[in-house]
Amino acid sequence: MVQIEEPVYVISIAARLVGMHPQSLRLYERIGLIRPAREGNKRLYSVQDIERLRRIQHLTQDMGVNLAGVEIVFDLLAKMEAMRDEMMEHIAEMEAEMRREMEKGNRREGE
Amino acid sequence: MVQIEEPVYVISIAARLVGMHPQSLRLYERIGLIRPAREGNKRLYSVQDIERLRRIQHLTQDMGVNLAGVEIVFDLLAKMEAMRDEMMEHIAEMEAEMRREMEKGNRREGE
DNA sequence: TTGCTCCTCACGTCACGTGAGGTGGC
DNA sequence: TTGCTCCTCACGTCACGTGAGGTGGC
Repeated sequence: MVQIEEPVYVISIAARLVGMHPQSLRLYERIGLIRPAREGNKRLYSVQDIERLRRIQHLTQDMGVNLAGVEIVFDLLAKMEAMRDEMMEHIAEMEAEMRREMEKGNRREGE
Repeated sequence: MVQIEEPVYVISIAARLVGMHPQSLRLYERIGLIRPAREGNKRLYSVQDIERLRRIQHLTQDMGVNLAGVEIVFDLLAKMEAMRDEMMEHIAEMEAEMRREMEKGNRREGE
């Protein structure tokens, strides 16, 4: 079996990738905005972590949102996604039921 | 016809109702967070405006969100509501179609 | 006149970014 | 040793709340 390893980045590389100060990354972790993996005591940032950092950066630097706001915005976006998934599931169920109903009709027509 | 008038409040009353400084209310208007009606040059706050002020207050004072964050959060909440409405409408349509399909089946059964 | 409204300006505080300084393990 | 990591502390800047000061119309 071939293992494809996702890349991980230590703090200096992660910070350079997103154009942030390493101390900012530590600050974001301290207040719970991001939770990089650890190898011993060293932080390891995944590709998803980098993506999350970029979204933090967009909200703070481009939109002027503070860190408390970023947290709330992330929560709301997660809720929206959950809502969308739930709705989609509901719709898929209804469509399945509809198909069964129509097939029932078709069978009767064939009798 | 009886006209029921919604109450409106001048800035000092509105500020006292929500426990804010009148200058804060003017600041929120300046950056576009709230848009009270005007009578001449005077601001008139509706019940909905008061409610919006309370939501601003909750986000800023209790949650620590800054004003840029409040704006984004309001946008997201509006989007969520729109999404919910759209989905509900979609589901209602599907349910109507389902009822038609089932009635068709029932009519055939009766033949 | 009193008490409100409007406005602008200025100051204090706090959040947050970031640099310094000192530590420890590849 | 060099260059990274970790941490804490401190400082500068900016957002925002709020007070002062001066205006105008019921």
